[in-house]
Order: sequence, then C-alpha cells, then structure tokens
Amino acid sequence: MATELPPQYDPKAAQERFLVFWQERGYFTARPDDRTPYTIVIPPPNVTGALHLGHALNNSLQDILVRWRRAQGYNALWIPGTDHAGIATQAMVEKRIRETDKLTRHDLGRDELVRRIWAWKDQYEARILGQLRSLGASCDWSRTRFTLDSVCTRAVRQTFFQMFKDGLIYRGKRLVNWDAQLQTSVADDETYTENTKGGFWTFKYPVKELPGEFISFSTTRPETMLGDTAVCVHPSDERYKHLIGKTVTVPLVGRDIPIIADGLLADPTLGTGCVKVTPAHDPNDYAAGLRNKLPMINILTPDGRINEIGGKYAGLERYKAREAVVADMEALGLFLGREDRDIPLKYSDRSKTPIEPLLSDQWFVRMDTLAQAAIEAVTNRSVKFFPERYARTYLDWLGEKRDWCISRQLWWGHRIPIWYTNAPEEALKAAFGDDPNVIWQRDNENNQYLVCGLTDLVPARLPGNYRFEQDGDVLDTWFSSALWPHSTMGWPGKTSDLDNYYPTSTLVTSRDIITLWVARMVMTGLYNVGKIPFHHVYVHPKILDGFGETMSKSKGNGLDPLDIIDLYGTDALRFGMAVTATETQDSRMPVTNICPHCGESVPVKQEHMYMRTKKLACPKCKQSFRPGGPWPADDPELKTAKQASDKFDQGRNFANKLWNAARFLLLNLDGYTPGPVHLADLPIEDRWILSRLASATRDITNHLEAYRFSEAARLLYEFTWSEFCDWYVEMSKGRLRDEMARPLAQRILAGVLDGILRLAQPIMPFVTESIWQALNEAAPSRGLPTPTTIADSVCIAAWPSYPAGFHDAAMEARLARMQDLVRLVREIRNRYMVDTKTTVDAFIRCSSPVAEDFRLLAPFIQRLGSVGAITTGPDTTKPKQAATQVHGDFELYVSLVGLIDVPKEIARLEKQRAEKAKSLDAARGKLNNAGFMARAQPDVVQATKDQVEELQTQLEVIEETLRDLSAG
RNA sequence: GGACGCUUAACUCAGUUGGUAGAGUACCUCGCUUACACCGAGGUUGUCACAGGUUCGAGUCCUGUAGCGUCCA
Repeated sequence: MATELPPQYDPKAAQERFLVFWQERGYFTARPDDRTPYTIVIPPPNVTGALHLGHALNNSLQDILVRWRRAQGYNALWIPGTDHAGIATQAMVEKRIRETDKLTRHDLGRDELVRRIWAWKDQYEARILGQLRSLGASCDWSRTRFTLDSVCTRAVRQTFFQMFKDGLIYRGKRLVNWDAQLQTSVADDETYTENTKGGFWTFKYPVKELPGEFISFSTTRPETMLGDTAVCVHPSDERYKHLIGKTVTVPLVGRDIPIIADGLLADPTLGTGCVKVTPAHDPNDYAAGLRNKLPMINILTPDGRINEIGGKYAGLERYKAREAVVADMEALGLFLGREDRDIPLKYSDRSKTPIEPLLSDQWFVRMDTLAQAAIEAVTNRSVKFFPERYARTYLDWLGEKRDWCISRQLWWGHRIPIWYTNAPEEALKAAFGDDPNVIWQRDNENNQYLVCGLTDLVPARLPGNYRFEQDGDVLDTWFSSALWPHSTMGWPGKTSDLDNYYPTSTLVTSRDIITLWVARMVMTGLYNVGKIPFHHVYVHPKILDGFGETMSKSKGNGLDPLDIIDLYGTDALRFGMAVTATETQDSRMPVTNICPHCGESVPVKQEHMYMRTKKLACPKCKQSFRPGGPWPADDPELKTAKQASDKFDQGRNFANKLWNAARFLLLNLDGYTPGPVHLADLPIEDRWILSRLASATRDITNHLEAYRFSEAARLLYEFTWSEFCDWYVEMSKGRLRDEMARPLAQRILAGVLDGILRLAQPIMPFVTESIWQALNEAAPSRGLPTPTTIADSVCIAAWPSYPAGFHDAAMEARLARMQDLVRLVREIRNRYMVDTKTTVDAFIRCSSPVAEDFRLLAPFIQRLGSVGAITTGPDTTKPKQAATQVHGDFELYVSLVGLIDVPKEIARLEKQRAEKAKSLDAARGKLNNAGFMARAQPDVVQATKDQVEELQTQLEVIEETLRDLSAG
C-alpha cells in the first residue's frame, strides 16, 4: 500500500528532511574517477553581508547546471567558498566600530582591527554558507574555500613571487584615487562621479621676467596651487606666445615655475586659455607632467591635510586650506573672481567622500603579455561567452592593457610579500643567497632593496643592524579571486583535483564583473597553470528592486532569499529564478512586506528601502513592525516583516501541482506491476503523451545546453501542467477504473511521472525528491519503454532520454484536434451556463477519417466535455436550436434545445463573421499580390491558399447558421 | 563621450531563422466533479516607445529620435 501524501506540499518538511539526507549520503562529494568531469567554481560571495536574491539567482543557475550534468553521468563538482572583499569588508567593520565604539582603526591598531574583521567574517561566512545550503546548492562542502585561507594564500604568494621574478610586478609612482577618509587608494570602479556645487576661481601669477605682466588662469581647487609646477598655454595661442619659456612665481610658496606650451592640456577656447599644472593632484596634469618632464609635488597628507610643502598652510585640512589660499591671494591682489559652478566630482563609493587624486607608491602588474594571452583565449574560441555579445566587453577592456594597480592601503587582505631593506647586497646574499624562495631587486630611487619572499621573512634572518620591514599594504582582493579556479584546487600543488577538474566547465556570473574578475581569471589561469580556467562563461541578467535599481549588499535594497524560502518554499524560489534567467532583460522584483502580526501584504514604497524606515504600521491590524531588509540583527522590540513577491506564486503553485499529480497516481497505484510497453499496442492517448514527453525531454535538454534556463523551466511547466495533468491524467481516470486497461495506464502514468521528476530535479530538487521517495515505495521498478530498478534518490537518477520512435507527429495532431473539439464544447457550455452535470449532445460535420477518429476518442470527448451522444460524419447536419463552432477540420453543433439565447448567439456569430472576413480579405490580398506570389516561399503560399479555403468554408457555415437562427 | 541592453496586456516578463501577438500574476463568470481552491472550465485586456526605411509581408532587419538601465572613459 502506497504512502498517502497530504493534499498540500509542505516545502519546509521536505527541505529539513532532504538536506540532511543528501548530506549523509554524500551525493555531492566528488572524487576523481573515469567519468568525464563537469566542474563549476562558485563566484565567491563576499563576506560583507548576507546573500540577496541576486546571489540566489546566480547560485540557483549553477546548481541547475551541476545537478543536470550529474544526472547526465558526469563527475560533477561544484566548489563553494567566500571572498574576503578587502575594502568592502574593512569599510563595513570600520563603520560599525565608529558607530558603536566611536573608535577609528588607528585607535584599535592593525592586529585588533584584523581580529575584529575575522570575527565578522566568521559570522557572515556561516550565514552565507547556510543560505547556500538552504537553497539546496549541491556543492561539495568538504572543499569550501575562503580567499584568505591558507590554501588560497599559498597560491597568492606563489603568483606574486613568480610574477615579481618574471618582472611582471613592479613598483611605481602613480596618481591614484585617494580616499582621505579611509586613507586608502581606491580603484576607478570603486568611485562614482556626481555633479556637485563648487566654485570656479580665477587668479593671476606675476611673470618674473616681465615686471607688471601677469598670466591668469582658473581652477576649481585653489589649494592645489601649492603644488603647481608649471603654467601651460596652447602653443598656437597668439596671446601667450611671447610668454612661453618665461617663468612665474607661485605667490604663496615662492616657487619659480615655467610657462610651458602643451596642446593637449591647454584649450585656447576655454576660459583664459591658460591653465595651472599640478601633476601630483590631477590626472590630466599628471599626463602633461610626464610629457613635459615636470616635477611632481605632493602637497597632501594621507588624511587630506596640507603637508610640509605647503609652508604656512601645513596641517590645514584641504578645504580650510582652500579658503585660506583664496583669502591670501585676494590680499595680494591676485584674485580676479569666482563663480558658482556644478562640478563633476569623483567620490569614493566606500566612504562617500570626495576623491583626491594623489601621487603615491603603488604596486602594479604589467598587463601587456598577460592581457594578450587572455584576449587570444577568447578570440580563438577556447573560452566562449553566453550570450556571445559579452565577449566584446571583455575584449575591449583587455585591449587597453592598462597596468593593474594591485596595492591597497588596507589592513584586511593578503599583505604584500615585499620587505624593504637598506642592507647591502652582500648581506642579502649571505642571508638569503641559498634560498630559492627569496629574491630581491634594487630600488635606486629610494636607495634600498626590495626583497620578495615566497613565505614570510623575519628580520632575524638578516644579520646586522639593517632596516628590514614589510610593505604595509595589502593586495587588491581581485588578485586572490583571480586565482580562484586553480587556487581552490590546491595549486601550486600538483593535485589530482587539478588534473581532473581543471579547466572548469562553466563560469556563471553577472555582467558587471566581466572585466574585474573574469578577465583576470583567464590571465592568471594561463600564466600559472598554462590552461584557461573555464570553457564557458554564462552571463545571467540582474535582479533589480521594484524601482529599477540593482540589488546590492552595500545599498541595502536586497531581498533575503530566506524570506522567499520561508513564504513560498525553496523549489518556488528556484523555479522563479530559472524563469527569470532570460537572455536579455534585467528583471524587476517589486516586493511587499508581510505584516508579522496579521499576515497582511503591505506594498514596499521607495522610502522603506535602504533601511531608511525603521517602523511601519500595518494598515489592517494597526500594529507596528520593522520593514524587511538586510538588518544586521533582530530588533528585540519590534518584529521584522518578511518580504514577499508574487513572482514566486507560479513556482509555489507548480510544486504543489506536481505534488498532487503524484498524489493522484499514488492513490491509484494499487496492484501496480512493472512491464515493458510496446508502442504498437498503445492507444492514441498513450502514444500522444509519450511523444510529448520525448519532445519535452529533447527540448529541455537543448535549452539547458544553450543556457536557456527560462525556456527550460517554462517548457517543463507547460508539459507537466497543461499536457500531463490537464489532459493525460484526466483521460486516464476512466481507464484506471477499468480492470483491463488499468495495468497499462498505471505503467504509463508512473513512467511519465518518473520522467517529469528527473527533468524537474535540477530546478526543483526538494519536491521531486519527496515524490521520488514515495513513488519508490509504490513503484520501485518503472520506466519507459522498459522498467528498471530505480535510484535511491532523484539526485542520482539518470537524465531521461527516449527512443526516437516515441516521436509521433500524427498522434499529436489527432489529439490536438480532439482537444480543440473539447475546448469548443466547453466554451459553449460556459457561454450558456450549462453545468457539467448536464450532458449535451454534439453534432460534428467532418470528413470520414476525422469522424472515425472522434468515434475512437468518444469516451474522452464525452468525459472531458460532458457530452452525451455524438453524431459525426460528412453528412451530419445542424440541429435546431444549436450553438455553432467552426474549426479547420470540422464544424461543431451543440444542441441546446431550450437553452439557446438566439439574439446573443447571433451577435456572437456576427462578430466572428467579421473577424473571419477580415482574415480572409488579408489572405486573399496576399494571393492577389503579384509580389507575394512571385517571391514568398512556396510553402507559405500554399499555407495561405489552404487558409483561404478554410476561411471560406468557415464563413459559409457561420452564414448558414445565422440564416438558420434568424429564421427561428 | 564610447559600448551594450531595454521600452510588448493593469503589473512582471517571453517572443528562437521576418509569415494572423503569448505566459505568470491580477481581473470577470461559472464550478467544493472521489490529485490539487497553491484547484478546474471559460472569458476580458495590446497603435508591440516614436518617426522613417528595406520587404510581397516587420514586434522581429536598417537608420534616426525620446526615455530608462548598466559598463567603460
């Protein structure tokens, strides 16, 4: 006796039960063997905060791929892990310390700050991995990595060491984006530009050689005057030609600087046509400084004050210094005016404070050869992008070959493995000469050596009283994530994982990190391992909030997948994610808050976002709650709402539908016996469902091959619900009550459901596993066309494939015609409000073969349409008081004696006649069009001819019926 | 400023090589028929952003305009 399932699917129970079940069975733990591997490394979520729906999308898709390939018989491995996200995490923790303890990182010191960040990391890593598990992610958890753990650290060290040795890493001065609040440089992509109200000052400098003569210019940052090293005019500007080569004195610091000509920097049509040049504090000036070999004078301290170069302004905060400089210039009579202006100002994304361009010592990776190799990997199609257009983003960016600044003035991250020493080379040779893991380089500019160690170097190894200190900076986070596909497999060790699972198969990611991450993984993979890191890069769309903004951890507009899991179930979440993954468009996700007191759904408004609203009153029960959001902790006073979105209704309903289809089968499986089925012996409806099953299986497989997740999910839904449940299951009901027909019907039902479960498993693992287990009790041997013994878990069940003979277009067409007929009967029934208990008689005029078919299918037509007697054949005539439906293959009359509303029916038919006439005109128009006849494809022309004929017949029937009705 | 994408039903989105516009949700009518009311049957809803062009034929291809989004400068 089969286990009876409850009438509603309970996602929570299934999730609790099967997460443990899968883990205990170790289904997702991969070991190298002789199967072909299929590998994915997770894009490691950063430990800044919990995962939001964007991550749910990213990881659902990876899991769908991994589960599907595992079912196909690949040795599937999915490596999980997290990323330390240097600046983001440090900024987050520093911010909390500022808020709670009123302390800065300098108050705490490096060790204490790092200790606190590790504590944060432990907390969020656990939360993130927990979220991934809840998603059902079939990761090999035994391989979980963290970009700052010992395995990854070893890879980082090896890479840095080798690159340094190969001359690919160098130290240089560069203008960087300086965040004076966080006291670090930030990458270009960590800044944003915003129009800001500011000033536009005009000053003049006296020309030294020509007393009484001045040269005037404008600036938005007067304080940078302290670092001017030239004044620049356009070489062809007649106004200034006589001044080129002369000298001006910067008034406030008394420095003499040249007047130079540079056509790229000065624009004679703008302002005075003359500009001051501050190479150490402006990107354009910097470039001009390099071209003209100007001195570069830094005037700022790391915290944004004027340094000792600024003389009397030293120690002043930069904006105070600006005021002082303006006032002093005015006092000297050198100030010419000021106007208000909106200035595009660069801000740090992390601290939201203005960026100061600053010249400083940084470490770089030389990009030319590395980038070239990565470019070729894509142009020669070793690495393919899906959709293909994203290859362009990648190639354009790499083509610039801009050297990569890898140092960050932070405390959280991989510390740069470079030690500075003033020791002479003999001392270095004596100390490290026999150690292949230590190399050094002369730094003439600073009269020192740069020593690079594969492992940490201690000053004690260098005898004598020399300076020996490690660089204080850390590496850009992307330096370690760039190694992820091979570092997670134990590189630089010669591991069997690398032999078996590298290169990985597919990288699944979002388009915004194609340059930051994808390109760099290809570069380091080729450099370190000599092989590309992955064959395919699948780029999925982004989930936006209800107002069109990207969800992000730092913005705080993310939707917690656990809310969705709680309200709709994991299967619903995953199904929704798959449907969302279309080829082009980003997807908006409007959400509502579910009142934790009464369950009322309260739409989220923009002012509730970003944790801006801390308290909200429920319009229904009037009680207060906190709107849903990525809050760092529970509020002891106020319950927090969960967030919901009706986008997940479909998945939840689908899981329940599947559950109930299984429930129906299990209730009807008494006496089930397995056995092979022979196509030739099967009735139409079985041939039909097998044909549809085979087609659906083939198409879903093709969609997954091409990363068309949305299409795959829709097709699965459509097949299961509309074809299997709505039609096949309904048609089987009569057969299940017929002792003779029952065994075969059971086999087909069990076999088709079995196939559906296998197809659905990658998308909806929990509901399918629940059903699988129940079905295994009742029908442990099943399958089409020949039953086999079934796997213990749907996770390890083979992906289905069916014999080519299952495809049968003729059967599909015959059944489709029957469906049309039934639908037309139902429409009449609905229109005239005839309930299903009252049968109606059907008269169908059609060709003899069609009539024969209808007679064969009569039991279904009668059951599904609540039809009584069926009269059919070429000579069938319309009875009195009947509703009419015309179809390409037949005309249907449903006798409605005493029920028909003549005027209503006439009105409807007249409307239909107009529609048909319009279509007929359009089709005839085509046939009368010489161009169409001459140039359209023959099959299209034929189809149009057929259509005209059909429409003519239909119109005749409609008109005949109208005459009839009018006659009364 | 450059690149890519988007604009289709009330909402969120599909629409593969040009050949009579679809789904989910919502809405309306009817139905507690022995799997499922998270259900069943049926129905309503569109100048496919706008303007040109190519074509026998354009939601689909080309050009331009407007708005939105993202990335790179």
